[in-house]
Amino acid sequence: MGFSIATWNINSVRLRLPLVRSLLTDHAPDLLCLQETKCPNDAFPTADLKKLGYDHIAIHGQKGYHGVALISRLPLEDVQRRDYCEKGDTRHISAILPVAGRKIRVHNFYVPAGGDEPDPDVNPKFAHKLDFLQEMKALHSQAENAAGVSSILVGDLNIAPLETDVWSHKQLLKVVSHTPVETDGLKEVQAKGGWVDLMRQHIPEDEKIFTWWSYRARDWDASDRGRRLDHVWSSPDLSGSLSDVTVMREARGWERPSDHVPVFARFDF
DNA sequence: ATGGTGGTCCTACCA
Repeated sequence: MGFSIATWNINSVRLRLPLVRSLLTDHAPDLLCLQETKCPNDAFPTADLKKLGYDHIAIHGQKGYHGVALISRLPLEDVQRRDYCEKGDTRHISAILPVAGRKIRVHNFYVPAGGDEPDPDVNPKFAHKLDFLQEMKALHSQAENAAGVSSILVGDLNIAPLETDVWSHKQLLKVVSHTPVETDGLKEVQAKGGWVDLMRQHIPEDEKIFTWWSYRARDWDASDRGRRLDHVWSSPDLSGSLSDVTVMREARGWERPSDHVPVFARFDF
């Protein structure tokens, strides 16, 4: 029995509904986790996605900004939407999926980008990002193990933690997403929660991985100044069943693309 | 060194 999951910052689900459709049709993950849907709940294209066989949809959206969604072929149980930092932002949703006789809670996150200035004293957006990370440290991958529930955490975490997660470690050390306070913070979230970085379990640390390329580059592909901002983590009990991780780089070259590409992970039980 | 592009939704804000 297998299970496949995809995570994708879509940067407007309504504008890019055709891309979401073709991803689901051509690659058919069991679960697609979207971030930055930028869509109020009453305007989410639920009916369109159900037509493709994704009967179980849980959304947490707001007008204009943020927004996360779970689009699933498998039932979604005990859906939770947590208000990190109590700002009313729609940045988290989770649910339990019955997978091959197991139970897996999937958390889908959109971590604040943090603005331009990496100083929490002068930039409230950066302070918010650090506060958000602090709150994430309380999330344990084995929190529901006693109830027989494993965990997966995916999403746009807006941090590239390793030197090989950016095109130039030295040039990005003072750039938000790769500053030491952020990369250390994310590693601490990972360590305290007992999370396994599945992308790095599958792809060696000396190999560069990017999931995001700025819209502002003249030629994103040629300059290749990317960052790994999107992540797939799991509780330790699932990591041995990981069979594949794929970063869909070609999606950045699609017409009217998101600046992030989908990341797929597959488990075989 | 600076500004480059793209999204939402009406004008500026966010990434």
